[in-house]
Amino acid sequence: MPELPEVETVVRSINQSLKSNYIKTLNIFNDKLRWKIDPYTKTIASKAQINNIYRRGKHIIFHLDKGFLIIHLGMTGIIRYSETKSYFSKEKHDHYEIILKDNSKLIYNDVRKFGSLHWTDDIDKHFLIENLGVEPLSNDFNYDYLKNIAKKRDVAIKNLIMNQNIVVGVGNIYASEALYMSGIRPNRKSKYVTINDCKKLVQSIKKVLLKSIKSGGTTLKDFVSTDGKLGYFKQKLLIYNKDVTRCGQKVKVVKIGGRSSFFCPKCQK
DNA sequence: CTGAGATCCTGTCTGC
DNA sequence: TGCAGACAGGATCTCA
Repeated sequence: MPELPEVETVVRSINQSLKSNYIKTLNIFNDKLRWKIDPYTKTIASKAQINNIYRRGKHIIFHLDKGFLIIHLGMTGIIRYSETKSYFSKEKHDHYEIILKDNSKLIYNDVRKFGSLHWTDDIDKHFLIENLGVEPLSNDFNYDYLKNIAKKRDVAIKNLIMNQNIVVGVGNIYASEALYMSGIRPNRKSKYVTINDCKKLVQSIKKVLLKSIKSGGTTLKDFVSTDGKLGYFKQKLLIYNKDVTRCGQKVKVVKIGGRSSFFCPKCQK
């Protein structure tokens, strides 16, 4: 479900309320997520203070006074947050909850259980974090960087920009959108993407991510913000899950790397 | 090392 | 209405 804008939306909303707060307890209802939750996570997280909550790629990171919690939402992870402990009743697929000292409460719900929860004292060395690529909204992500990697690889450009070890945060929706905005077919081999196209692509990725963040992310099916609000970037999607493009073309769908990829046969070469 | 395909899990939708 | 099969905002693992 969640790509960078959705994760950013979640982080911004919970950081406001949870920064400097103390965790009273972490209750794990079901530890069988993408990786089994280490029981030590509960021990160490309980009574910890939250310094800050930030995002790295698609990971939500709680910087505690002792180490870090790393939350990944997988495909269907949803965080609900309530100021009053009793506000939410337990629902199907709730897997853990964090109760704060002020009795506010954060619940993690995940139908498909592709998400994860980890604790580490060294965030930079954690296996989920250490090999991540550059942040797409930083200056490290530029056409030079992209071109240098693209020319050496023998993969579709869409797979390249979805590779989290190259650039983080871009998933199936925003990859399709950015390639459409750049006039590049998703299945073009990355080594045949020109410098000029790399420039356009980098700009498009930054643009689409920023615009989506402003709209609170994209809700197709599962994504809701922590307060239950839907993201409304869906209305602004140009190609993903569309039948017809702005120029009146019938949208083509192909599978690339097992994922549905949408493109305009006329505008994208 | 690279790249392709299977895999984890549950729910929903489509077509027969 | 039932049921099989395909598919879903991800990413790791296995194998060639």
